[in-house]
Amino acid sequence: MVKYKDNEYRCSIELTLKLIGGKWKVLILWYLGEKNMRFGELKRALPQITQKMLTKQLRELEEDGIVNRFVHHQVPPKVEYSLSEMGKSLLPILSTLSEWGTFYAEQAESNY
Amino acid sequence: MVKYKDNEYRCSIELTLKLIGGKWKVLILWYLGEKNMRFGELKRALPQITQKMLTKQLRELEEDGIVNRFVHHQVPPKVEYSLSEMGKSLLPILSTLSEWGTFYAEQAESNY
DNA sequence: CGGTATCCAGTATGATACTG
DNA sequence: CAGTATCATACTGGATACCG
Repeated sequence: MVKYKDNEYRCSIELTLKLIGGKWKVLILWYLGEKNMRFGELKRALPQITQKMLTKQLRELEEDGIVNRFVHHQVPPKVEYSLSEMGKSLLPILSTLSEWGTFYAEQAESNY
Repeated sequence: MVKYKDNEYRCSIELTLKLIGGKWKVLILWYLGEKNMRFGELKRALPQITQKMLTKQLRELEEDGIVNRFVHHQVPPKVEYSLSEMGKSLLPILSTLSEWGTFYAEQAESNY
């Protein structure tokens, strides 16, 4: 049993999935793993995402301590996002999940 | 880009999360990783789950080739669930996700 | 025992318009 | 540029009752 922010998870895997399970989160983390990016840059990298969702997912990741948000106080505004140390520690896991998914998709295909 | 069952995933991580992301799936896989279990056994192991959800999650896992379902044709009915080879290949990944979640929860706690 | 069928609530996601 | 606000929709999960 794991507690985090008023929620109780029956195992810590569920906590992990909650943290990275948003529809766009792994993509955002993947991009930020390569380099720090501005809001508009991420928006262009994810053409299908709406502004609302990009904002929401980034806020949640920030709130959970996985990404850092740095506001340059200037006009026009400039906001830069980067992975925190905790976020960086996720990258090998994302690789593993990616490899398994690729393997799975190949197997599934060969069964048709 | 990965295709699976009429859905397109922008990366294979999303496919992986889709397959194991159901509310009860990791718990089910965790139990089945220890031993094969009958429907009622799983139901008792997961006291909070409803019959509908247990059935639904098991059907999806079966449909995705992650668990096997074996019906003993007898009265009363007996249905046994087990991990497929594909399901077994998930276990190390679940361990990794669990370890990261535990680590995360400890860190988060110490930041209060 | 191991399910189905119905109905429903809550959350997650999306479209669109507006703003400091 | 980097957001908010509002409204609409889709999806997930749950309560309950019934069935071979």
